[in-house]
Amino acid sequence: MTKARSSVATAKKEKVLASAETAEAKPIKRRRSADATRSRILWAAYGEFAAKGMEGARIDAIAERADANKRMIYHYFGDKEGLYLAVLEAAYERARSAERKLDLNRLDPEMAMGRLVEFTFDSFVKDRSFIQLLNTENLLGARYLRRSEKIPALHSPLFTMIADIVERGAAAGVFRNDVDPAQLWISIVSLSYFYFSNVHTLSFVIGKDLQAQPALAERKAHVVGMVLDYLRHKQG
Amino acid sequence: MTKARSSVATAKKEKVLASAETAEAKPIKRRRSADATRSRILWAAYGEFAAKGMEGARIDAIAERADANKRMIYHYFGDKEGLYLAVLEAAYERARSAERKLDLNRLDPEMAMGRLVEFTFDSFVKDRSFIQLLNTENLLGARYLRRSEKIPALHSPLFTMIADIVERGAAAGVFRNDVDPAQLWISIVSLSYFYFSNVHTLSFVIGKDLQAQPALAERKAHVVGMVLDYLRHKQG
DNA sequence: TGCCTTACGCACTAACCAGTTACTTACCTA
DNA sequence: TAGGTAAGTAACTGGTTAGTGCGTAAGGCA
Repeated sequence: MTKARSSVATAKKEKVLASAETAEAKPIKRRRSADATRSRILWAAYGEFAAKGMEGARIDAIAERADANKRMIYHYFGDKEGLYLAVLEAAYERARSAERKLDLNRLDPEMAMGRLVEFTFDSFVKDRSFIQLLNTENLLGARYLRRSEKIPALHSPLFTMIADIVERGAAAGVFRNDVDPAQLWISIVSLSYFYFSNVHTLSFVIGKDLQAQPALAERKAHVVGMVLDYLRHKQG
Repeated sequence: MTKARSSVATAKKEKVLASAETAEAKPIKRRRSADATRSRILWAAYGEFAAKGMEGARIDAIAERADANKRMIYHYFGDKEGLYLAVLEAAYERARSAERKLDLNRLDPEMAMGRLVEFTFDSFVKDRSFIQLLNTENLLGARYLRRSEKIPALHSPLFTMIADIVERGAAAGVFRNDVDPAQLWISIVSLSYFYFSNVHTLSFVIGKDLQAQPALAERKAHVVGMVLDYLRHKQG
């Protein structure tokens, strides 16, 4: 039945001659490229897992998105779980790598904290998939995160930066001196993360498109203001 | 192969005789109770959908949890989507109903806001499933929420309460007067919601069990403090 | 030029699962 | 008490999907 294509493929390769013909099917020939194929699969899977969740994601859909054969997924990643874990690791690595590029040492504490909060907000604007993937992983009780050997139980780079900025600010007398950096880190991420992770239900309940540009700018200003006001508060 | 059981069933029913024997299965008799069965299915589905997500949830698992026959699910809710929608509506209704019971009018603005923030935090402690269900629904782009006729696009009761408290506080001179109630509502929910929706990954990254009692108390105090400090801030 | 490893592809299967068919049994009312 | 209706059950089905068996061809190396 579906032998037409394979018989074409079997009929030797006159690539030099046939290169202009393109036959009926698209892929007469493909260069072999392990890294490229692996990478295409990985990012296709990132999109699929983020959009549909672990159970909702379809291996066939990933293969199609990646323009790769399904068999290759099993070749490179073993099974669905292996692929999911690789995606999770790659996503974490990418997010942390972006955080590491932040250089706030030369800014005064208030400016530095403002930049850090804005960076956090903007990173979610740029890549909404990471949030969806984290939600999926939390639904699974961080099962795969725990299983990972590539994602050590280390703090986010932001964590250290926050502790540093808060300390500098307290020393300079512009920030309060009773701040727990861990709580503050969670709060800074919260204020942006929740807005994006729940955009759809929030937009519906509030009756306004929270993904539109004016709403985004409004939210970002509010978040930065709230964090800075909290820090500037003087004790006693 | 699996014909053994069906041949037993085919072999007529000597129910009258066998009534005392209890055969091999447990439920020889059950009282008929439409509402009770419907309700058992609904809350079993609530747990299953929250724990596994829309795609991950299994109809057979829900039937088993509810101690009901699978056919009953289709009898009462039509199909999986109908069941999911009913669960979503019930969950929203329950959450809002709890919010409505809050009576903060007699408290001064600071006390009232403190209570409201604590209430929000505690409601997530009491029922973690609601958060998981909201995450699932957001992954689906609020598709079912929009489809619902029972959940109108009304604000949460908390929204009105927040606006009221902020206004009272500003009038009394204890709160700043430039607060956007919508942004504040999102922020108050954020600060608690994110902590719980991401407990597993956060606990792993921070290296501490955030579900344990001391961590919960610490977080609650931080959130209340942050909101109140923000509100107490006086304008230039 | 021949050989061997590895990237790649097709077509299949076994399991799973939402939904259904065909039936029995409890309860209410005329 | 007859009989109709709705609650309840068991066994099946058709479509879907993760995972595989087996074969082909590309490219490096001798």
